[in-house]
Amino acid sequence: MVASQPAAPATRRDSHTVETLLSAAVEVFIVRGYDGTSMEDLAKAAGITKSSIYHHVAGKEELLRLSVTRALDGLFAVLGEPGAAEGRAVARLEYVVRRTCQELIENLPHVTLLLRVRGNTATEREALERRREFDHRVAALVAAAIAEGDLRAGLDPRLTSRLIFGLVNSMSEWYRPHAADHGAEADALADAVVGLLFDGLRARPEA
Amino acid sequence: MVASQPAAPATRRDSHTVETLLSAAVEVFIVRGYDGTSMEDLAKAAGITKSSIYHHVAGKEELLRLSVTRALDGLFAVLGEPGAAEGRAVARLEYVVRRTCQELIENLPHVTLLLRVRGNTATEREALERRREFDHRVAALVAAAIAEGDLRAGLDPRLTSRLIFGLVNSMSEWYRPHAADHGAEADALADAVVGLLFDGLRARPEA
DNA sequence: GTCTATACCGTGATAGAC
DNA sequence: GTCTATCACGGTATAGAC
Repeated sequence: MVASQPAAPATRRDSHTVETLLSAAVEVFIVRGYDGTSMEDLAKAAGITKSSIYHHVAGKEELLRLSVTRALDGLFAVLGEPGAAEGRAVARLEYVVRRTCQELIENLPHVTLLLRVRGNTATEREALERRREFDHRVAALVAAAIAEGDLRAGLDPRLTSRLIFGLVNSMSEWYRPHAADHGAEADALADAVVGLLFDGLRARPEA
Repeated sequence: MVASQPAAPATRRDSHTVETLLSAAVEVFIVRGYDGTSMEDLAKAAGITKSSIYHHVAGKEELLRLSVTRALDGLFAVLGEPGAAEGRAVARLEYVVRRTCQELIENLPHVTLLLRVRGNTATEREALERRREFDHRVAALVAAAIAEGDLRAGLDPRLTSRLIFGLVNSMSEWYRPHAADHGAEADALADAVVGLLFDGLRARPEA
């Protein structure tokens, strides 16, 4: 801890520039596809030359890795929140679904990219592995909620968690943020998703 | 109609070979991604050389076009079936959802490819346009079913049709055919999807 | 209908000046 | 930290023999 370094912390590359580069890259990846994006495309989007990119990151795949890691960290953080850990399983499941919707919207570019990953590189395979882990955690929640008698007895937990997140994740394919407060928008969408999943489309005679 | 041609009908290129090439290509597209697939990859998968492929099709994009057209034709055929055209709107909607699930499974490779298309070429944009048209037809069905009092009054038809097909289409991301009769498997999955969408996850006190 | 050979271009990545 | 210049490679596509 003795004074020895010049001025800037040299341990990490300039995080500001990496951040700028990353958000530009993610936008391009989403529009042109990861494979369809060239370093030239990324350079244009970031306003620097191809070569300069290599000063900040190791290459194209590192940008992908940074993005999907961010998305996954956000999703797993939801599982760690109190609402996902306490109470009846059905309430925890509803909480996770709602918060996942909000997280998808809040973090749309990174999550969109994550959901398009198919497993052709080491980075992509690790991302798929973490997605599977998330899915298993939710399947366990579904199983618990069935055991507690709050969800229909006939449901298959694994299939159900897949369908739940199939629906939730599909929002990334068409949702585009509208106004200043996309917090309120996110809440409304999450309500619609939770309502559809838990109560279904059909009008009920009672109620 | 006077005898003049040698032996083979020269008006269409050999459809058998095109068919073989197409199904090989679609498998590769799904694994490696369309952009990530080279003509070399396609040649290896089809067991011929790169150059020979150009004897059968104009290039990579024509193979994509053939595939997504097939998928879309299958989906639109469902809308033309009697079950989608007669009776209460809620029954027609349920019919379309069920048959679409079956169609997705029956025609899995082509539908999978269709669902991954993002609109970067003319072919892809035309496919997206036809998907939107399909979605609008279903949204109209949802609206009619609400008007007839069979679906919950609070639903937004456009959002609802998007969520319905988000769930249905997500099956292409994990479903892999198992046994000989994937007809029965398809029916069981379609039942699960229809049950979840129309009646929801929650156990009901009555019934 | 398939092949070999090749044209031509864009790719990811590096070297080294400033 | 950014640039210009360049590399080796793999991409789509074509020419022309068999």
